[in-house]
Amino acid sequence: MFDETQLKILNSTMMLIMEKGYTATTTKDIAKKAGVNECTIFRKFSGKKDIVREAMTLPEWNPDIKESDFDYTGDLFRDLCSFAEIYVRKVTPKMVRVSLGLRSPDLYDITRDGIREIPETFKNVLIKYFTDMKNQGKIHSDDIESLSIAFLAINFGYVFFKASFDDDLTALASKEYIESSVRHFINGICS
Amino acid sequence: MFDETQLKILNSTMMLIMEKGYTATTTKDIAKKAGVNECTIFRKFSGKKDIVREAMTLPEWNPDIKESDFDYTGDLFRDLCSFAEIYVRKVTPKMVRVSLGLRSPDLYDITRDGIREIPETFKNVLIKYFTDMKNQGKIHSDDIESLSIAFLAINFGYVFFKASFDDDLTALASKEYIESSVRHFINGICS
DNA sequence: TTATAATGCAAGTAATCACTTGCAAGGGGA
DNA sequence: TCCCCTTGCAAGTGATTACTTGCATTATAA
Repeated sequence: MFDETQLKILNSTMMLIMEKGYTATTTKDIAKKAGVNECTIFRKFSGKKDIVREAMTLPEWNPDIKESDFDYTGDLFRDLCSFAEIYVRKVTPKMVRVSLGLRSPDLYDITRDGIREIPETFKNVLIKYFTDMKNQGKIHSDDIESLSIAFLAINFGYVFFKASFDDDLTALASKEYIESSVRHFINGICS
Repeated sequence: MFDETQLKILNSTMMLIMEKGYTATTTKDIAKKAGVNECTIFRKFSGKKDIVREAMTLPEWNPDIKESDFDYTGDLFRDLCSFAEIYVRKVTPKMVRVSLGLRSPDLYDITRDGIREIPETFKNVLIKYFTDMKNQGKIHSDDIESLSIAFLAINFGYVFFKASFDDDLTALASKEYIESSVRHFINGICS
């Protein structure tokens, strides 16, 4: 699919976008980081936007979450921990930083759908799961939508905070956070 | 403090940053939006970065959250709903979009502290509150830190999703979301 | 050995960037 | 009337942008 030179350009581009955003990333920066001449970039790709378009097809720059990645047993604690672990394993602080760096007006028509797809997929998984659990009588809630968004937010927020502030806002490790937040999510804070 | 011309420049700058980010916002854009000549910008401010520095002191571009804004009664549901309402009233999608637009490498030394201050303050409020409630025996949790980060994430995530995807990810109104998420947060999903 | 493809290198493009300068127009206060 | 202050306007600065071109160099494969 891509030769070695192309891969160096693709990865360098995304690393720079992760660090300083698409607009602030210049083709000269990319060439330097990739260790190639600047004109090589334009021999390999049709333009700066094209590099991003191609890079987003690579698994290392695309969380590529599918509903089928999430299966469950019916044990609430076990399932939600598993969901959260899969989520934070795919949606890493690196991925969040990249997706923030891709928020450029002249790029958004390319990236918007791919960015929204990730929370959307996870939300759909949660909606189906909570609906199933409710039908089984394992949870009692009249608002599956709020429940799903809240659980999504619990996990996304954690990753976002790590991506933005490293350990400055919280030093909690993901394993501890997931177990604790899932336990509270299931049992509430009173019991 | 600022004359009318300066305010037009400040507000136009932040609106553009909200829409397309700091790097992609040019002084020509700012001048056009503010309805002033481009050179007037540099007569009023010492540079592009200076506009942002000054704008961040304006209340309409700074959530300006203080711990003293949050007081409580001891009623868990009432207090947490109140906290969340204050949070989403101050941290609007507009504010989130601005703070994302300010993530530019050559600007981050100016903006970083101000951006982190907001979740930090809210977290500190929650830490103190949950600690107090635990001492009063109203909640039973061995992990106040996780609890606070999770509640912060529940509210931040909701606003972030609205800022990023409008109503496409969820059409839930903030009032409904807050009441539902707080109720689940307190009681868990089983009861 | 020879042909071919990939790449480096140097120099270039026109456009745009943040920012500056000199001068004229206008309005408000004395 | 006179003066000062603000602003617009037009033209400009040098730097940087994405992107191009022509030619030399290298490695590989026939």
